[in-house]
Amino acid sequence: MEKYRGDRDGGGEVGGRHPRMASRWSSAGPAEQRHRYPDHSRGGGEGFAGGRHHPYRGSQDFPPGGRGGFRGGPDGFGHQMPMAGPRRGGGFSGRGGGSPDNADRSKFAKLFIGSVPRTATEEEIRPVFEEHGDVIEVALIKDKRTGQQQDFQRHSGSRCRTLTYAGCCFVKYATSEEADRAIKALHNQYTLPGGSGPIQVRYADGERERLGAVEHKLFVGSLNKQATEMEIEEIFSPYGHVEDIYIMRDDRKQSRGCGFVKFSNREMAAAAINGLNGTFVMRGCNQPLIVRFADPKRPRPGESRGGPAFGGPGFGPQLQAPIGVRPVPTISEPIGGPPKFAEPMSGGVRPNTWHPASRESMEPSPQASGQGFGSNLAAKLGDLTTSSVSMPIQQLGKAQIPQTMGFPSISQDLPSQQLLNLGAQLPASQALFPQTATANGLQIPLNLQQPGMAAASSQQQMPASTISQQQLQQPVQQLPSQLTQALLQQQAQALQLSFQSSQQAISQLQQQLQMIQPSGASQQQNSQTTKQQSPWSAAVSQSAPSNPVSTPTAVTSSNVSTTPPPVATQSAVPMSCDWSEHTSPDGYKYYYNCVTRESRWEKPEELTRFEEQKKSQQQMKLAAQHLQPPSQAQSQSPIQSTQVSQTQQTQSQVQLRQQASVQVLQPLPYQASGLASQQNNQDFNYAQFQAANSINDSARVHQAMQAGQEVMWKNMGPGNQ
DNA sequence: CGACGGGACGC
DNA sequence: CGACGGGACGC
Repeated sequence: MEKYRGDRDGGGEVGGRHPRMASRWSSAGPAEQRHRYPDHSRGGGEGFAGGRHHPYRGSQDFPPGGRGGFRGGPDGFGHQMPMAGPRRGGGFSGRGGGSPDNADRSKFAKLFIGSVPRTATEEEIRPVFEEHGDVIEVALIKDKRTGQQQDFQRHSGSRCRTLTYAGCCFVKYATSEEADRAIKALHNQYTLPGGSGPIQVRYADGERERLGAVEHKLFVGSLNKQATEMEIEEIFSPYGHVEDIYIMRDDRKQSRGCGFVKFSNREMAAAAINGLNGTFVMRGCNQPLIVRFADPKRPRPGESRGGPAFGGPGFGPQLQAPIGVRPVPTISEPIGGPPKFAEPMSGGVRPNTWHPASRESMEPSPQASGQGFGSNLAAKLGDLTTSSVSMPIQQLGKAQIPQTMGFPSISQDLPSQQLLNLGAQLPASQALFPQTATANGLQIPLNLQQPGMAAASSQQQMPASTISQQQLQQPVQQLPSQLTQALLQQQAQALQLSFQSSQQAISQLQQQLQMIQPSGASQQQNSQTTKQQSPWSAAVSQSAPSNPVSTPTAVTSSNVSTTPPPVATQSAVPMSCDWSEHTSPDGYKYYYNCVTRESRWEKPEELTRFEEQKKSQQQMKLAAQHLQPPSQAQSQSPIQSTQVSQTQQTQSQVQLRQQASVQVLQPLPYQASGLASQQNNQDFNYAQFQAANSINDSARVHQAMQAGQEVMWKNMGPGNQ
């Protein structure tokens, strides 16, 4: 939180780029048939990998494992883990490039440097790049033709055009954030001694793809085997721009129930883990999604340079055991791949090839953290709802987007028929959020409020309605930029009203606020709060009321006091856990904290508790499902929910809250569809909504959100390249 | 405008 | 409980 070196290179970047919208659904063909998304948006997101205000890290943080003949990357997973065990090979030291590779497969980011005079030495080059981050390695390459070290060779060409032939080299940074900084600071801006012009600094071939795979890709398990790419995207896109979805299928094209989701940056991916892992139950499933950072792809023979994060012939047991060695699990079969890949080998000791490395950054860049426009709402609701209601819930998360801010240029980039109603509410201009949000903001928030109010009056669980009312008035008097902020606050409040740990969602909304605000104009409580603590850590499993991070929009104590006692019990159950379980290349479990990026071998107590709680919730949920049959809910009459309402008092608290949540939230997607004229009978509206809404509205809203995100990224990207 | 060194798993 | 396709940064 303290030292952000980046001299404010951050928010400002006005990339005059045109938001090239994706409209990935516009291309013909059912989603099922497309295993690949047409929109790859190359160069769109990948360069923006995460925060740019990355605290400098001394070389002492250098991930272990990269020395002395280690092959396994310290961090093949894109995680950096605590140094577990003595450093070996001592050899990381000075001599710059010293570290014997293995880094090729990590999240280290390799840059290509062009216009390097052939006379340049590492001593000249390295310091330049160390100004911008941890330089893991500098590699001067040989002249291809002569095979000579690129040195003073004048290369007796017929015409000796100076002696400074343009050469090149590679510089490897510990993280892509640093690499991004270097690009920004040096590309075409620095001339090495003897150089005839400024150097070119860009990612080495294949690095972007490689890093993307390492950093932004999630493994998703417990998918409904019927699920389509589109369904999956709908679940994940509230957390950020989904670049790619891949469902793993058998040879008969049947889903294996797992797959991969690629975001355009790590923060989004982390947010999705936070919001979905262990909590979101897909329609038709009785088990929550598993969401983790993907293990690096299994290498294919011959792949080496730009290849996957680890693998290849490189993960033999070579490292000493980490400190917390635990007994070798009785693993006898390869895990997830060919023998060479997984076998633990030496029987008594944990394979050391790979091990957690030290955390790389205590704190993700707060700035880069606000991308989850949709908030975690979907996840939250999904957690408390049976599959029968998960659909509207998901839509809710998405429905927030257009309410939050009017996204520019949606109408021009999205299929017109998909914009129907939504489009009508959105300005077609190219203006950016703060401005456009104003126009919408004046209307939307009022609508937003009503459902909550109605629910509050009719349900016993809406004690904080008054506060909501008050604050909803404010925006009207505020400046445009503040208005946007206020809208977000309202959303946060709506969430708080209806939901136990809407904390997470609230903090995300706050992040959005911060991001939207011009850096100078952030005098609001929100930005301050957010600065003090990592937004992501705000999402850490905490019991709701006492967390200071959420206070700006949190209900007041008086409101809390009116909260029915049963709720308190519920709010003690965190909706997410920052820790998640992973498998090392050796096949051993380890645990990774997506907030602190810390990793451990031992299962954190926090996660254990979380899982236990989840488990019990799950049981309650299942019990509740008997009363509220899954599927077909969309076409059923409102009676269903009425029934539940009648019986809920005798049911578990989960169910109780579940019902309440649904009631509050139902109207939202409805309104997002532009049909918000009849909101008296919520149940009725809900039925209507469900009958008429179906997937189209969902997709519509969805795309609006994506469009907005797209714009956001364009505007905040590091602008490299 | 230049594009990959060094060392090297182990059935 | 399921672990990786397809196409290819941007000067």
